[in-house]
Amino acid sequence: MVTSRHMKKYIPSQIEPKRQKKWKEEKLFSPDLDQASKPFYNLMMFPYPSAEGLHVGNMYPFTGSDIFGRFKRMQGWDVFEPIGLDGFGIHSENYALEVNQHPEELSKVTEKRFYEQLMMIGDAYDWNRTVETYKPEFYKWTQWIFLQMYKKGLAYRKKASVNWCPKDKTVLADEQVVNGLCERCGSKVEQRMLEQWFFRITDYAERLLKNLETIDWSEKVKVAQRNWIGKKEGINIEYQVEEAEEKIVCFTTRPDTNFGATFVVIGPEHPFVASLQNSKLKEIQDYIEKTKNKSEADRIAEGRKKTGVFTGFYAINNLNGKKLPIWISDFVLGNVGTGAVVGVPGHDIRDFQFAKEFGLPVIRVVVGKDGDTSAITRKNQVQEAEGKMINSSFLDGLDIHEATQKIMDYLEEKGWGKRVTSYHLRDWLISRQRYWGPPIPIIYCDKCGIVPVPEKDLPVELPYVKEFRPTGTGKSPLFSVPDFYNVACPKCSGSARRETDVSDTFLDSAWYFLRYPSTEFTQAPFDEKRTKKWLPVDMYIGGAEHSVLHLFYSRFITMVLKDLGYLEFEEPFKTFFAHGLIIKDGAKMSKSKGNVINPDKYIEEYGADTLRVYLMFMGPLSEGGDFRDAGMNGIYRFLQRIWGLQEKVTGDRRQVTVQDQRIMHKTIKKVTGDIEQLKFNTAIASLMEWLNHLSRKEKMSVEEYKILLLLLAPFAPHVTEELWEAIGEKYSIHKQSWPKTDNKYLEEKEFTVAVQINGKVRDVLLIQKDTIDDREVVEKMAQESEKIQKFLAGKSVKKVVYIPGKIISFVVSN
RNA sequence: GCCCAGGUGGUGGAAUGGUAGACACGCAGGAUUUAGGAUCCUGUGCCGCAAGGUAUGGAGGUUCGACUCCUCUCCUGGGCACCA
Repeated sequence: MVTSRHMKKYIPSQIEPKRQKKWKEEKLFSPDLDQASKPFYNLMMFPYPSAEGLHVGNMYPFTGSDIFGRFKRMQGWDVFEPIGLDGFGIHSENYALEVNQHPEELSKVTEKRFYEQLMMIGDAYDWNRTVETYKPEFYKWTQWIFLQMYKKGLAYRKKASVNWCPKDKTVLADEQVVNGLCERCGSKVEQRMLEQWFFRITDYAERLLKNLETIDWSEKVKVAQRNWIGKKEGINIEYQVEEAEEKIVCFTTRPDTNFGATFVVIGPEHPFVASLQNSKLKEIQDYIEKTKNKSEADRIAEGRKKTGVFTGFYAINNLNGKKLPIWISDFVLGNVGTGAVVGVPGHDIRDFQFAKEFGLPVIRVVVGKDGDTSAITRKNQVQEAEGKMINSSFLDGLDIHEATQKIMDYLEEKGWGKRVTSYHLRDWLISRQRYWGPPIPIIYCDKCGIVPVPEKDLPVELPYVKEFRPTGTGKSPLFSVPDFYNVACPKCSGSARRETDVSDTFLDSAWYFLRYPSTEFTQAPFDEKRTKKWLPVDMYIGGAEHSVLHLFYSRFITMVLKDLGYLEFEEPFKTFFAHGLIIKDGAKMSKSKGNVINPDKYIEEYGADTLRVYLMFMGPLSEGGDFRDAGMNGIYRFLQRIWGLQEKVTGDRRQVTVQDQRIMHKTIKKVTGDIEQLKFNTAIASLMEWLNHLSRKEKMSVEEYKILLLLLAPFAPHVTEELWEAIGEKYSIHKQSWPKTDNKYLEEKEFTVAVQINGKVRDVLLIQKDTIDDREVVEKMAQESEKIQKFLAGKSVKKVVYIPGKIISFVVSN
């Protein structure tokens, strides 16, 4: 009899390590990747192991992802839940610099530490197949991907003005520059002219944009990606320069306002500037000189006060023959559009400010909702987004959107303009002048030029270099390692030089999920069969901060691999769920802010189960929250009460009433639904409610206790396993089927119906199921209630609304 | 400036347009214990002895009924940005 066994005290430290060890030894969470019949790839973004270990902020999403995976497993899926470390790259290297250790040695320490901690929190990882991006068996294939990109013509070298972080001493991709600052260290990013490797991600702009409609991702992330791609439909309009050969081409999305154009502005980089020869030359040169000393960030940061200089030339507006003075101003950027803007001060704030600054005329060509047709003299009169055309010849009276199409047709017909689509997205700058990354597999030969390293020679191993510090010269530390860079040309065998830059960390993480199911294969980055079975990823959980970094790059690389015939899908993550952040004292946890919470001490004090449930009970996984340990005791108490419930368990089935059944099945339904939506907080709350109900009973059935344990198992895997065994059930609870709801128990026999008078609840009626649809009876019952009579006295009932089983509402007046 | 999320007790947070504040923390009172930062019970939005009133950032609106839908507005967090 289950009631007679000796009951120990609940001491997590005596349960958890023991259970973790057993799970790992038995490979309980390592599915047979070839035989699995219902594969489910449950993935969590792998961590940067750069800090001293996992903090509570990291642990939060890992736990959430694990709960989901455990739930799916119990629902009968063959869940594959792998883990690895994104340990190559600048973050790990910076940490190594900080603690003054070599990154390679450090990686061994952090690897051990991270995996130990991930074990301690009880996540159900497949420990047989971890991926570490800094191991040659992994980065061999990162280099292989680079080679595929090169072969496809998607990797190219170009000298360009690039983002340079003076502190990290390397170039950065546009995606890694946030408000003009380095994403990693916060230093002000400078512009440098350097020859660098790029990936032609812009070729995929349209597909990256369009596919967003087909994937189940949060709208927030999709919007961020859409904005980053920044597609714009517009037209390039040609303006002949008066008394000169040149034409100036201006890109605009608002050709409808072109009758209101009063000037043209070109950026200091514009080719027309170089050709200028006239009396204004000195003034122009002075201005150009001044802007040259400013970085792009400075030009933006310096505020909105417009500066500029008149060239002395005029452009002709073909539409009306008007002469538009050509100005030079640094608010026009060389790399945006055509580097030249047609100024319509009536309908663009920036143009208006420029016109005000230099006394240029303003013409109104759009009337907005306010109906104001007067001359535009104030900023708030500038009508940008909507309205109808005036003072615009054949466009008059049209809505601006209609007018835009009409004038585009007209301009194209006349040969004065050409429709174009522009994107904000720029090519992915992939090379880094750092040490700790995969060397770019390229060789430069004087005779043969750029020669890719033959695939059979991969990996190009990163040599152990004592002096791994970034140099700041624009060259990687590998540039001073002749043993590394002196090689024979693979083509002509003559002497040649290796590329000494390494690739961006984000290239590692752009494909790691393809590697997990295929870690034992040495002949290919990912096995065809395995990939077909397991990919794309079914559920991906991670931070929204990677919206335009990792998530974007992964989509790009996947598309390219599909085009090359290596994959059969082009979107890597079917579902992406962005978790919230656990913050501390209002700030994201980070070592530099000194607000990192280490989970170890809580695990020691309360156990991993308590910490897991506590974190999940804080709120929905999508929201995160401010970490306080105030309520931790309450969760510990909750688990302890579950432990103590063993005493009440009896084999006597008569202990279960219909009411008990109803509560149980309601709980199963609620918990199941909530986990599906990753609303773990309310799932836990309903388990607590059920526990409160069970605690009030003298005795409970084994059946009830079993289901309680099963529902709790994903959240508190250790204690439930222990209790499952204690009541004599078959090991392991984590391999059991998820409880099912029986609808016949969900039917209510009685309903509480609230009685409202003028919208205010005045009484509550208990109505039996068989009378619930009888409106007259319910109304009569309500009228008979003393409380209600009090409120109805002396008033007349105007209307009665009855919603069966919910509410009866009287509308009364005096 | 534009685009997203949000704003509910002392706290974390619950609520298919239908009894606002589930669940938990905290707090108060009680029981039990040699003792407890243990356990159990009761209470707990605010005002009020009560009846009742009042309450989901603010102002309107739709509705028998609004945390929920609509309009305006304020605040917080995030993304984009002299992008033409």
